Amino acid sequence: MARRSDHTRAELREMIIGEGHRQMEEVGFARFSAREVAKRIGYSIGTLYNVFGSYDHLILAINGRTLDLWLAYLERRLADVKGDRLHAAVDAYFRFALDHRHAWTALFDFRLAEGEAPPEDYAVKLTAIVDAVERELAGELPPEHSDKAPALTRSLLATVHGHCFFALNGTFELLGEDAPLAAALDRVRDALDRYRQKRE
Amino acid sequence: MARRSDHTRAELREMIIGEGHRQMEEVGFARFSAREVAKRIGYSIGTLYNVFGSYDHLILAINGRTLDLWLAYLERRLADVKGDRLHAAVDAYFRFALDHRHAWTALFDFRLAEGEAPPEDYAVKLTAIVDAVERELAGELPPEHSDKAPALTRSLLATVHGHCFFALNGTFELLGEDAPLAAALDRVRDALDRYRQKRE
DNA sequence: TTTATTTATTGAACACCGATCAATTTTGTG
DNA sequence: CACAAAATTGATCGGTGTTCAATAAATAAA
Repeated sequence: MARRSDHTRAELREMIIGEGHRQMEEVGFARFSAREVAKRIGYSIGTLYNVFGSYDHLILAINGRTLDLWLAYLERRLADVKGDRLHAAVDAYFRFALDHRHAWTALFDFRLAEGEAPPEDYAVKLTAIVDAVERELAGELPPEHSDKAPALTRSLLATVHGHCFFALNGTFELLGEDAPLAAALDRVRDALDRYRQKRE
Repeated sequence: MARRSDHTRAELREMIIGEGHRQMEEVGFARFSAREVAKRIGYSIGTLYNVFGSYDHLILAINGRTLDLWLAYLERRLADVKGDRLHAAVDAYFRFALDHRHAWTALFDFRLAEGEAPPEDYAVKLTAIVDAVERELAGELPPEHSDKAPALTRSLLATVHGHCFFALNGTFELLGEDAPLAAALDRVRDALDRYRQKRE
């Protein structure tokens, strides 16, 4: 039986999120089980509820961890890119999703109760990712159009997301699309052309 | 107790799908229950399994119904549009999703077991929607580029999907995007510009 | 140290879920 | 009517999220 001196509250939280995230990566959102997480870290199911309050908050914490990893991955990939930065950014989006498909998919499988807003820290993590992409995009935009960066970032994130989602869920395979990343990158370039000198 | 002469097998299937779809619209994928469907149509849970074989096949049948309704809606909306057909198409995509958010979301919440392909008739329904969009898009493409229509259709469906998904799941609200439809339409136009005479 | 109080942890109990399948009922047939 | 075939049932199983009185452990007070 776990004694409370074995772990501080913060350590326990970390254990649960860590094992929860591992579980999520392994079995995916549909087969995820809070009981199983409790069993694996040697605590009872009741303790998980004491720490997180509800199943939904546990999932949010695990998804938050995924966002942390995603941001770290994006920044790492963008830090040491030599050539085409836009390609690198889209490629990083796709590659993270492919390498962590269950955890990545869980970000969008989970939905809050109608009308409820995500916790503050979750929103912060998501905004951090969007900001990283916006910085990247701003570099591709002529100075006179830099005010378009925020809206364009949101729109292009949605664009890339759509392609990535269809690539992972089988829709593209069903429709015979075999180069989703290239297609997404084309759409990003098309959008940027709107604000750049025309193709010659 | 329901007697089999009361309904043919096909009628029973129809009852289950109809009530199942109604349930899906009301409570969404996460709270959907096959038992509840059985109860509401006055049959036992066992009968549902005899008819559909598994929970997954029931969901596929219900999602197939959603695809039917979606296609019908798209065609109806495109049939009597006077002005901007592109706007009408994107608007129809968004509006159906908004008007049937639970059923529409369920299309993407459900995932087949790893490596399994969707049933033939489900693939056919999906292809029918894609084809309808492709016909629309082909009309916007210069004849010399009509060979690009299939790939461009897949890519723009993903693009619009991404925007619609973020609009429904709260991501856009979180990021301060208040005109997702307009953004999606911009991206569609940007992509078409690649194959048209440049803006003046 | 011993006692009292606060905090952490437990796990049985509850109400559900998808899934199974032997038993039953209903239907069709000879 | 009797019999075979088909349809329907629902108790049963193993699992889920959730609750919360009871217990154990840690801390504070005496």
